[in-house]
Amino acid sequence: MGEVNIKDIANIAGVSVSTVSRVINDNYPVSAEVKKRVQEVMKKLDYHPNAVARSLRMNRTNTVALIIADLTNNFFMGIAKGLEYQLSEMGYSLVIASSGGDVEREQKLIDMLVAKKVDALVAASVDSEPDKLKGCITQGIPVVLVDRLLKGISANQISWNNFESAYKLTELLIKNGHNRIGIINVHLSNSNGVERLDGFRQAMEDYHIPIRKEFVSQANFSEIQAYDSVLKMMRIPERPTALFCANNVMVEGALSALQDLQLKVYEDISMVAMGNLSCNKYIHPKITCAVQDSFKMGVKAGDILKEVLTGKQSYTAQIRMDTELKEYGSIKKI
Amino acid sequence: MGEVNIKDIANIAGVSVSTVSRVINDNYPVSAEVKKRVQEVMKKLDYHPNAVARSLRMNRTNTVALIIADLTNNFFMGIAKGLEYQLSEMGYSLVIASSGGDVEREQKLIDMLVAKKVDALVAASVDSEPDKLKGCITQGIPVVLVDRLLKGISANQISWNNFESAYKLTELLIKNGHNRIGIINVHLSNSNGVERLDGFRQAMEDYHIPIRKEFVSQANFSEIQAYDSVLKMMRIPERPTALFCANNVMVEGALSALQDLQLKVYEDISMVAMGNLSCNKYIHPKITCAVQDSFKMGVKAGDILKEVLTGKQSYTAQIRMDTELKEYGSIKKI
DNA sequence: GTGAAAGCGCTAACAA
DNA sequence: TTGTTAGCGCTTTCAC
Repeated sequence: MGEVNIKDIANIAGVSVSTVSRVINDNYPVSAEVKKRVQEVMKKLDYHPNAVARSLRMNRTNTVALIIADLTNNFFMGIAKGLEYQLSEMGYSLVIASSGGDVEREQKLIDMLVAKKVDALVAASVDSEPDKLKGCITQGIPVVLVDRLLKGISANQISWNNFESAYKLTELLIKNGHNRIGIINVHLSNSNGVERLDGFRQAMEDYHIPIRKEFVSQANFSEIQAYDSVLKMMRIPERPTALFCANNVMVEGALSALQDLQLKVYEDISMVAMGNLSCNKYIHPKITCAVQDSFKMGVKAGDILKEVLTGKQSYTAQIRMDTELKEYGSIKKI
Repeated sequence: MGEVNIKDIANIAGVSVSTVSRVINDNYPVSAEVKKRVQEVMKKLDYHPNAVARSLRMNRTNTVALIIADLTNNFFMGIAKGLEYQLSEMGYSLVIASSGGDVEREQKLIDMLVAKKVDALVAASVDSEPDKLKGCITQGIPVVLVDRLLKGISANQISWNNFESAYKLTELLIKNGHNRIGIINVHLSNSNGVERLDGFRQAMEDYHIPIRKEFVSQANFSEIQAYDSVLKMMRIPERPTALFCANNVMVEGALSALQDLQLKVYEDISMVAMGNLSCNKYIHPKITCAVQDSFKMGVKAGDILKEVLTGKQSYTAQIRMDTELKEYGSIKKI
């Protein structure tokens, strides 16, 4: 049975439990002879310390939780992979909890994770209010926010250079002669939505191009809503000659819509996007985009956790990650 | 602080800890009046039971672990999503551990998870030996194997109808006049590889078509190896007129290779595949394939866990999941 | 270097 | 219905 515990080892090795504990943790002097004897007994009985008991005693679980909206979204899983890469190095394990984009469910998950005493929380929160996560910090659980920002919370935050990226992409379209540009944006309850729209707006303003209201959509995060937005927008007389998609999901929806409308990227409509587009592996022309390396973001979150969990952190990090502009043939000069 | 515990609640409410425990768990009679008082105190102090302490005491963590090779592979994340869907309903949470395809790392992860006392293990193991997981079962931790089978272990296993699927796909090619068919297979240490090759072989045999050794490749699971295999295979004089790719990753590699060779699917080479191909969203023609619904597999694993974790299971499930044959225009009649 | 013992927060006999 | 109490398996002071 796996029911062998520290007491059994102590009895059989003829020492006290504290000595066994010292051998396990190697944190206090133990004579070489005793150490060897204990280790042999542990091996023979295939003993493995009970991490739950240890956690209770030490008030530390060596576990970090990641909260995301969707397990099957590769953008999030990039973050997860980068984070796990770091955590496993630190001897921590990662719990991934997904909310399906539901705020209430996210809050329930956070409660559960707090009850389970995770040592830290990394969250790409779908909540627009910071209250729940603020509660975590109050309870002494460090929080790292990734991808999306939250106002009014003193947590480590890692986000993207949204304004600059959106500005550059829009500018690229403008410089190629476009002035009827549509934006397929994510919801404005999300900081990315706000900042990307701002970048878009600023570029338009700087080049003295008026923005038509019908050309600004706030699809939610769903592909289907992006699809509908594009369908609607492309049926407007004097429709856009170019589209700016605010993230990878928006691109998926847009591509479906364009296909149904029998419109070809480049020939019939120019396109730029933010995000790491998996479609670019297959389509021609590829979509010009500002690539977000979500793996790197996960790694960065891990860096912060390293400091936080070892108690070395004396500040609250506010990090903006750069995107990489990749120019392909999706913009027609007009 | 979040340091409030059951004793504090008991003191303030003027009852014993056991009464508080009874209120929390609602498993023993408590007078309505006392119950209300206790609940009010809990709410006021924002008390949340410590799940670690409870786990230690109850020898149950309400946590299930999923072991996979890669977080960014949507096939695995489909399983994860289906499983999480079920577990959250049961009040369990899911820990996802990824090995990166490294057997040694997988074993380390299992040790860690066992130490953390997860209540059950779901694994798409990359190990070809069942020993480690057998050890888990011996220690009383139920194991559900998904996707891949393991011989010599008495665990619940859920896999695919590999033989039949591979047979049908191959037959489809044959019936369209192909007899020079190449197979881009996964490694034979994996049960899927063996069974899919068997199905392929049987079909060829039944139609009296000899199999050329150079047309049978064992790329590992990596896209790059699939790429190399296809490159090599297509340079053989009298090269294959059709390819059978054993999974989605093999398809990715194959498509890259064909593109570099300037060969077009259908026109220059016919193609079939097993797996849920994300590329089919973008390419024309889509690849005819036997779709594996990994979400459903995760749900099924959850079904089994429901029985196992409530102690209702009296057998060891051996399940083969059907694939869905989707015919598209990737096969040329010759 | 080593051992005895307290206690992490909770549940579940057992007693009342 | 309610309270008392003995642990779950471990770490860590404090003695020796």
